[in-house]
Parts: sequence; structure tokens; C-alpha cells
Amino acid sequence: MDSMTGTGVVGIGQAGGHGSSSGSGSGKCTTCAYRNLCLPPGLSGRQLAVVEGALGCRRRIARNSALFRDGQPFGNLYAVRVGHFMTTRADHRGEHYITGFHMAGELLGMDAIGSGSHASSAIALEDGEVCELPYARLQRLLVEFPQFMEHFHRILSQEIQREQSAIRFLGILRADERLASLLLNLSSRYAMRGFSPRRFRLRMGRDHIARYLGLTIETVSRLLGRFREQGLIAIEQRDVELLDMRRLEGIAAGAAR
Amino acid sequence: MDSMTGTGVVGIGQAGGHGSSSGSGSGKCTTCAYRNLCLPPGLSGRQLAVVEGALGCRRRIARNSALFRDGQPFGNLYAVRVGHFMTTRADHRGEHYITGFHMAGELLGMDAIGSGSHASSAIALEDGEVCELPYARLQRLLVEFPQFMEHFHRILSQEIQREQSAIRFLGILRADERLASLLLNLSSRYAMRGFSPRRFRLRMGRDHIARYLGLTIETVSRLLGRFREQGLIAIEQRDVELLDMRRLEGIAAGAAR
DNA sequence: CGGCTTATTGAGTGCGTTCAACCGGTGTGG
DNA sequence: CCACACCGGTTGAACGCACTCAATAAGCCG
Repeated sequence: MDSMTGTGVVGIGQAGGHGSSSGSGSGKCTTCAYRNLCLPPGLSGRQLAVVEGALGCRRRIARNSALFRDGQPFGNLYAVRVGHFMTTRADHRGEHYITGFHMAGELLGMDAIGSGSHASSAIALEDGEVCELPYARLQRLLVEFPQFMEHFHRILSQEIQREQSAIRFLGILRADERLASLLLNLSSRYAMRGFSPRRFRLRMGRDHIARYLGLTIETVSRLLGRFREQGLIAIEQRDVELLDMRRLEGIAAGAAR
Repeated sequence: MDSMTGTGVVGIGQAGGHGSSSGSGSGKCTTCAYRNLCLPPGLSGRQLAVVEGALGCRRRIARNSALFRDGQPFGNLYAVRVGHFMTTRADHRGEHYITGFHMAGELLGMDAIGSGSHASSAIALEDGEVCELPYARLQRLLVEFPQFMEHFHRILSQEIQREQSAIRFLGILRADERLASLLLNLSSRYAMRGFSPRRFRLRMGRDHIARYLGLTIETVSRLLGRFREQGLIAIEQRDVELLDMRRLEGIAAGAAR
């Protein structure tokens, strides 16, 4: 059920309007609402200080601009602090497809460690802020703190699982099942962050949703309309409310066969 | 172009019949044809000895039996030494879909590190042999040999990239494009291992191919027939020969639009 | 040989696409 | 101020790819 985008990691953020005001005010991990995602639990104060010193450089990203681009050399991982991002990949024709939507507390750039250059681009869906994690320094930290290393392996592994779920998703699910899954997935991820799982705003346009789900804009639009007719959701522009989560889950699981 | 299954890692094995006789005869990493895949290059003799001591336990797996199963607690990673494997995942209904085909020199089980239990099953497509890598011991080794740690991160990262490619694959490619991609992918992976990229045997049945590509058996069968009619391949049972790689690449890239 | 699994081939259906028109909101220039 | 264009989204009609259902063929093994 936690298929699609979204690490399974529990990142309990404080509630609040999920616009561009979450995340910690200071640049410190200590006070960051999402530190459970980046750091292993139970670090000592001294360890935390060392980690902060090595990793804590913030960076602002404007809406529609790129955090990194396909082909750029890999140097940093990034933890999303504020805002939403999407990752896109180009295939051999010019086409871009979307590999995931990412919200605060998630890590970006992990797919580039292996090859040394980014195979995907990360685009900000709204003005946002990330925490830059220089990979070379990170490596040194991992050697120093084995529990941190283990934590990092878990994050990488969960990313693998996440991608595998997305495969099932596009491989065997029907259009309505895909869309229902996406809505429920976003819902559960907002819930993990302390936001309402029932009402939220879609940060991406219909075209992005379509390119993520492997569908066309028209199909997405028609399905949203049908879900509304059926009383499953209320939707106005990009603001959506899940009215009947049970039935949505049924659809995602293939109830209508 | 190296979409789909297959780490981008170059694993240069010696040529030879690719039945169940490759891999090293002894249980030593030193003499293993695929050690470039599991181990970083340039380990000293002493380091190699330590690694071998910690990791070198072999295990035989009979055709159609499981190396590990969905739900089992995670304890080991496995490097394929001999034979072919497939990994399958169950979704919420009973359905199993296939997440990848794996050949000698590839690592299995990485998706389980995060959660502590396997989310997928690994099934032998023929009698095979794996090298068992106890994860706890591996962790200790990584702390001891930072270059090994870095290598391990690269492998995990490449697995993420591999899965992302598979997404594009199922998300936006047509049936013939998917099948052509699979054939070419297998081809290039055999080439990396020193086998013929033109002639090889499909280790999996049509149903497995279909479940991997997100298609039906009938469609796979029809497409193979069409490829043969068009002079792209020769196929008899599971023995396939790629007669026109150029055109196959064109199809995989969406030439026929 | 018969029984079984695996693969091929055919006919008809349906889901999602393609092509196209339309709508509402927003910005821009005359 | 309105006219116009533009962008994002909705809706309609027709097509086509891949699925479903069904029958047949080909290997494999007892």
C-alpha cells in the first residue's frame, strides 16, 4: 500500500500549513522537524554537532528551476527542507518522464552515486529549500559513525523498494488504480508529516500527474472527474479532498477488477 | 539503452558456454570470474583474505526453488555465481509480478536492508549457486575498508538507477518496444560477461517474460512471431538469435513511433 | 501412447489514446 | 477598458493496441 513515491521511513513533523513555512528556522539539524529522516535516532550531542558541521549548508531553489540536472557531475545529496520537487528522466528520444514527487524530509540524488553523474533532474514544483550534503564529507562521517552508515544503507535500500513498487504500479495497474494509488500515497505521506491525510493541495499540474502515471492529461482529467461524480473525492483546481478513502483503497487494490 | 535489468557495472567474465559451469571452481573470491562486481578493484592480498574469510560461503539452489521469499527476515545478501534467477513481488491481490532477471555476478536482496525483511522473492530459473554474504559481517568489513564501503554504495545506487529505468520502460513504452529492449538488454549483459551478444538462450518462459514486461503471454508470443517474420530475430523454443540489432534498437527507441 | 505443460494463433472487446473543440482564468497591449 | 492570446484543464468522438476468451499445436515425460 505504500507503493509509489515515498520512503517508508517515519518522519514525524509537526503539524502546520504545509506551504513554504515548515522545516526548522535555523540551519541546525538539532531543531529540524525532519531530522529523523536524514539522521539515525539516538545520536549523542557531540555526534550531532560533528554531523551538523559537516552537512548543514542550506540552499534555496526557485519554482521551476533545477536543483540538479541530468548529466551534471554528482557531488552532493540533498535533503528537502521546504517545498515539493519532482525528479524527471529523459529517455533516448526527447521524452521526459517523471520518476517521483518528493516532499520535505526526503533525500534526492541517490541514483547518481554509482555513476558519478546525475541521470535524472530534480525540479522544484514551488519555491523551496534543501540541505546540501557533500557526498565526500558524508562518506567520512559514515566511517566515523557506523550507526550512521547503517542508517544510510537503509535509506538507499528503501529507495530501491520504492522504485520497485512504482514498477508494479506502471506495469500492471489500470489507469484508475494508478490514480487512486497516487492520491492515497500522497495522503499517507502528508499524514506522516503531521498534515491532514484527507485534504491537501496537488503541487503538480495534470500534465505532471499524467507523465508520472504513464497516462495522458486527458485520461487523468477524465478520471478525476469520474472520481468526483462517484463521490470519492472533491476537487477544485488543485485542492483535493478524499471523501471515501475506503473505496479509493478498494480501487487502488483492484476491487473493480 | 541499458534500461531494464542489469547493473551498469562492468563484470568481465571469461567466455564459455553459459550453462551452469561458469563461476570459479573453488569458493575463493580471488579466483572468481565475477569478483569485479562484488568487490572494489585494487584490494591488497591481505584485504582480500579478510574479505574471503567473512563472506565466502556458497549455497546451491535447485531450479524453481527460492533463494529467499517474500516476508522472510533479512540476514544475507547473495551474489549469483552460477545460473539465472528472477525476483518477484506480490501486490495486495494475489498477483505476482516479476521485478527482474538476474545472472551471474549480480547481487540480490538489497531491497531488504531497509525494512529488515524481504519484500520480494528470488527464484532460481535453473539449478544455480550463490555466494552468501552475511549482512552483519559485511557491515563490519565496510567500516574497516572505506573503499569497500564506497563500492557498496555504488552498487546500491546503481540498483536504484536500474529500477528507475524499468519504470520508464513500463510506463511509457509500447509492447514491441518493451520486448525489443529486453532482448537487447539481455544481449548486452551476456556480452559484458564474455558470451555472445547475438545468440543466447532465454532462461525464462513466455509467461515470465510477460509478467516482467507487464504484458500477456499471448502478446509476447505474437510479438516474437512478428519479429521473426520481419527478419529481426530467429527463435526456436527458447533459443534466440538477434539478426538485426540495429533495427531492434530502433524499435526499442521508438522508431516505429 | 496419453496426459501435461508450454507456446502459438484467431476472433472479438474494451481501455486508454489521439485528435479536436471548448472553457475559465490570467496577463498583456492597444 | 476591452480584445486578444495563452495556459491549464475539461469534454467529446473515433481509432488502435493490447487484453480476454477460446481453440489448436508442439514439446516433454511417464
